Amino acid sequence: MTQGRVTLRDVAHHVGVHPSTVSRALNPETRHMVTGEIATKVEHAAQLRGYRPNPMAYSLKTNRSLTVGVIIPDLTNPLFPPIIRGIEDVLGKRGYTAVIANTDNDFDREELILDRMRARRVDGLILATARRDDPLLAEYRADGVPLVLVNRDVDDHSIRSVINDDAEGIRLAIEQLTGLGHRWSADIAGPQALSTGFQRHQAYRETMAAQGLDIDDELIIFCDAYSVAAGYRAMSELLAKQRNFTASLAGNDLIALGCYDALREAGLSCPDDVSVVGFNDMPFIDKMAPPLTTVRIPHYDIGAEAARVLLSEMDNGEELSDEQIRLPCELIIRGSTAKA
Amino acid sequence: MTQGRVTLRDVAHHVGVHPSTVSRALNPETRHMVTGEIATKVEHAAQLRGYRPNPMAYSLKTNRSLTVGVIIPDLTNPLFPPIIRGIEDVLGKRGYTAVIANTDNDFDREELILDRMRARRVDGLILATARRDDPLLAEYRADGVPLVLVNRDVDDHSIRSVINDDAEGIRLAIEQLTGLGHRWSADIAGPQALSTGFQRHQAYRETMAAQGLDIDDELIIFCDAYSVAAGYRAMSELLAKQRNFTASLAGNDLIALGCYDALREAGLSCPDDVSVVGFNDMPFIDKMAPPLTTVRIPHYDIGAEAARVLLSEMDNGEELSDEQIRLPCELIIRGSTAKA
DNA sequence: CTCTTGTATGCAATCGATTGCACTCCTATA
DNA sequence: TATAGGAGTGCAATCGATTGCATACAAGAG
Repeated sequence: MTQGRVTLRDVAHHVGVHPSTVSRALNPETRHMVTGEIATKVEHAAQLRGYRPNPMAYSLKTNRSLTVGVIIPDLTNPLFPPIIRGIEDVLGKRGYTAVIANTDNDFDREELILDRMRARRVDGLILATARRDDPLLAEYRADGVPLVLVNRDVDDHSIRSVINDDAEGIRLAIEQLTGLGHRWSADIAGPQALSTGFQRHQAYRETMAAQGLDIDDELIIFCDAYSVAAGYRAMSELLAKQRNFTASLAGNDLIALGCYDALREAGLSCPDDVSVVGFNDMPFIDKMAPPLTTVRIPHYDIGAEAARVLLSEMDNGEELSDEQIRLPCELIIRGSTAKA
Repeated sequence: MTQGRVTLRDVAHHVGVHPSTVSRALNPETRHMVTGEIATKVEHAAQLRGYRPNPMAYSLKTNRSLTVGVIIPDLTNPLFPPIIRGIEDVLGKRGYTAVIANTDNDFDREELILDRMRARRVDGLILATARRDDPLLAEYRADGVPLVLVNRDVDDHSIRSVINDDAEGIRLAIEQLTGLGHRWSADIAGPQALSTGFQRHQAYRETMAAQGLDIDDELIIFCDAYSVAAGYRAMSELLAKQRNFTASLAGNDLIALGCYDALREAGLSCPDDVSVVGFNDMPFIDKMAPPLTTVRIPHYDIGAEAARVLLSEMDNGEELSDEQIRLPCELIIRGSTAKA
């Protein structure tokens, strides 16, 4: 049926005009250059014969691939699919296609992927892998491809980003804990090389101080990754210290799950012995044992907003504003927190 | 640095040969047509100047986009990310890029997406959305684009597919249940319009019979979707019947989670009152309350294998064999099943 | 020493769109 | 009634690769 590809020439031939006229008639931007009558004729013919513009020809000529690269650490981390959905929905409406790639938190792999994205001539990039001081950043900018960070930021704010209000989230979490009577809350913090890990930990310090609570540095453990395994190791380490604490803030939900494991292994109950608060409210975390109290971030919206920012940057030809968009969080109280 | 795009011409000019020679030297397939000395010279120059072939020009000329469409119901269903990882890894090694799209189980949306994939001129398609008798199938085949089904199959086996051995999985599950003394096992089956739902349900009937167990048709409920909500509704309906049963097979893990909810709401305990077995062993399902006993399928391998099949089909120019590849399952016993 | 055969390279057409420029009418304006 | 100006359309170059064909030269066979 649609076997023999229909080209502009074909349509032009059937209408009896020149291909360039067809091109103009079909492009909303240039449609005004063409007589209304002819324009509609062309449109009909195109419709009838099932004309579809060849994206490669278009891209070759215009040097726009209508493609955006989305680089994330790991697709199997449930945090990212909703973000990607948001990105894809917004980009898709504007005719862009998202190409997704995983770095697995691997430096070399990230470089390889960046290389591929360049080869693919993506029109823009959305990065969820930024480190606070990212050595790859220069490379990312080298081609002058519009770039937006999502979820994680860089310290110098030199790139537009869409992130959560981490500090606010932590504040809400700690306020709830202190409200429940917890005086000694541990911080099982995420990687400090990432803005999320760093910001949340800073917020922990600030909020504890603001609440007039002492900080026991022994109650602070840094995870080397956002993973269940890292959370497990961290909580095990903390427990081995035999320190007094009745609650703990986890760097994110995966770390919180690791804490669950370590607590269970130690014969301790969450929330009876130790309350745990997570971060992200990832899908299905409400079905865990116990359901995790956590800070909800607007996954989908973060993605959608990042896509919008990127689109505007692509439209306005590299508006170098280093704007940072910070979306609000919300504390979702579930079964992993209880009275001290 | 890499600002001014380097083209074949540039490289050719710098080496002092014709662009076509450069093209041949750089393409492994045609490298033998070029003198070794010149070939290495060209390669050096290409390397030095950072030449990257323009994929659009390549695609335009060869009519190959080096792109594969992957159509899934929903990226946020944790079942799919690992499958996609498998697909991407295999395709990526061969220079193909996967473009992922969600249908949200929506017919119109699927048609729209198919349309976009066509417009994008994908070289192949991997479908995880097939219905047993799929009305969109004809359309999918219309362009003669190589097509592989993953996870779900069509009844007439007219398309190559990579699926799990659902029947075997169910057999393992029921054998375990009967081993625990369960005589009355309900089947909270998945959508019968999908091969997975249908096959698993058939296997339920067959295995029960093979085990010499009676089937109470009142214990069979069909879900209209693979979702927590559908599972919840189904189990609620079943409980309302006040029938005798001590175990239940869920169409997949999401349905099983819905069963959890309904049981809890009814004041029943899993596994004390009712054992539940799921299907898929999706990520984190081992951390639910209780940890779900389920049939593990090789997510990653299914994806990887589907990609391999697709590649071979794309290489051999549409080998119309309707081969079906069935990967083995494994029963993972956890806390949601107990003695009757 | 000629003729065939083969190998390495250049030439130019091509893929399917976009777009600056030139050309033709037609209509207001002086 | 010239004429400038504008609107609508066609022409042809172009994007950056691939590839069939022509050509040039070398080597081996008779």
